Amino acid sequence: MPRHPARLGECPAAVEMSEACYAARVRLVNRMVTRIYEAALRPLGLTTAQMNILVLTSRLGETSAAKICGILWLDPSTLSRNLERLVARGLVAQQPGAGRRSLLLSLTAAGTRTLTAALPMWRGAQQEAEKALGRSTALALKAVGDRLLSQGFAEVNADD
Amino acid sequence: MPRHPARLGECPAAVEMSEACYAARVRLVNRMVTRIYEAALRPLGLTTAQMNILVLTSRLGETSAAKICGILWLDPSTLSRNLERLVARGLVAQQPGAGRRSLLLSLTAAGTRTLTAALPMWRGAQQEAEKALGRSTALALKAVGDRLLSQGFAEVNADD
DNA sequence: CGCCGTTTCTTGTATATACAATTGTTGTCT
DNA sequence: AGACAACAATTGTATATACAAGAAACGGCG
Repeated sequence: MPRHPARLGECPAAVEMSEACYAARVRLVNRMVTRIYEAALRPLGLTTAQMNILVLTSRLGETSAAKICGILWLDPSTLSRNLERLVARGLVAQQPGAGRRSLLLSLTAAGTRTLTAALPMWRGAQQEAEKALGRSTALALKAVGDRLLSQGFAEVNADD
Repeated sequence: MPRHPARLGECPAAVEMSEACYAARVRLVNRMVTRIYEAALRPLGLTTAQMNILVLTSRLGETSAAKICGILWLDPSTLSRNLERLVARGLVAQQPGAGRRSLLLSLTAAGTRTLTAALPMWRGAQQEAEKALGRSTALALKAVGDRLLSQGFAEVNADD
């Protein structure tokens, strides 16, 4: 698509879209990168999305679903279902918090063990992804992600 | 996550992962960007994935599912189901090709009309995404995507 | 005290995605 | 021609994702 001459009679909208669309590109990169991590983590029966949730749960200590959603830009309904699986496997504990309105989430010992076991696989995937992206673009990508993550963090911690 | 001090007793794997993981970041950016386009296209009943397929179908002229998969790094089963919807809506035509092994795909007149109608919405989303990403990171992202797209193109056209 | 808006989470529904396995087609080799 | 490898597409199953709508609980405020 990048810089391909238009065929005769081709839809002009398609030409413009194909040459510039950010969505197409992010989604493409996402599929490519996600596949690397999924393949690396498969032996553990862990998916990339699940790993990310475990990691954040560890980083935040006792936390709530809403905070994780705020930081990861995840819809609450999505997280709800992902947590369901992690709780069922005993990797995350869900305890009724102060008020029963929000449940407190925390990484269990088994969750910690799983993350620790995942580390070498993750490192391999990380290297492979960096190679596929090229180091400089990988860093650019990391920078965008970091900015959005910080933004989520700030919003979530606004009222503590 | 970026550069947050480790809590006491926190899982060290989580600290390392949270500070560097490309997958977490690409996926986050993907969710953020995709939402912008989905919201913009919703009035047309078109999703981002569907738009991308229509665009590529137009660019390629008569083509096959395998080629689209090769270029977009899409699993054939995924494309199969997405095409199902587009064919049902009459936006893409599926004709038996030379041999019946591969079906020929092409954009219908209705497909062209839909893409044309989508153009202004797409432009709005494009602008919004660029603003959210920042111009320089948006360009970096575009560069990664373009490289992967070209790679897919080369593979698909290797044997013509 | 009781009503109401807000927040938090869950359910219903639909799409996107991929892996594994299957079906059908083509081409080749003997 | 018949067997078989290679390829194309579909189907079965599972997860990820989001929007819309609902349920539950909290926090005021009159």
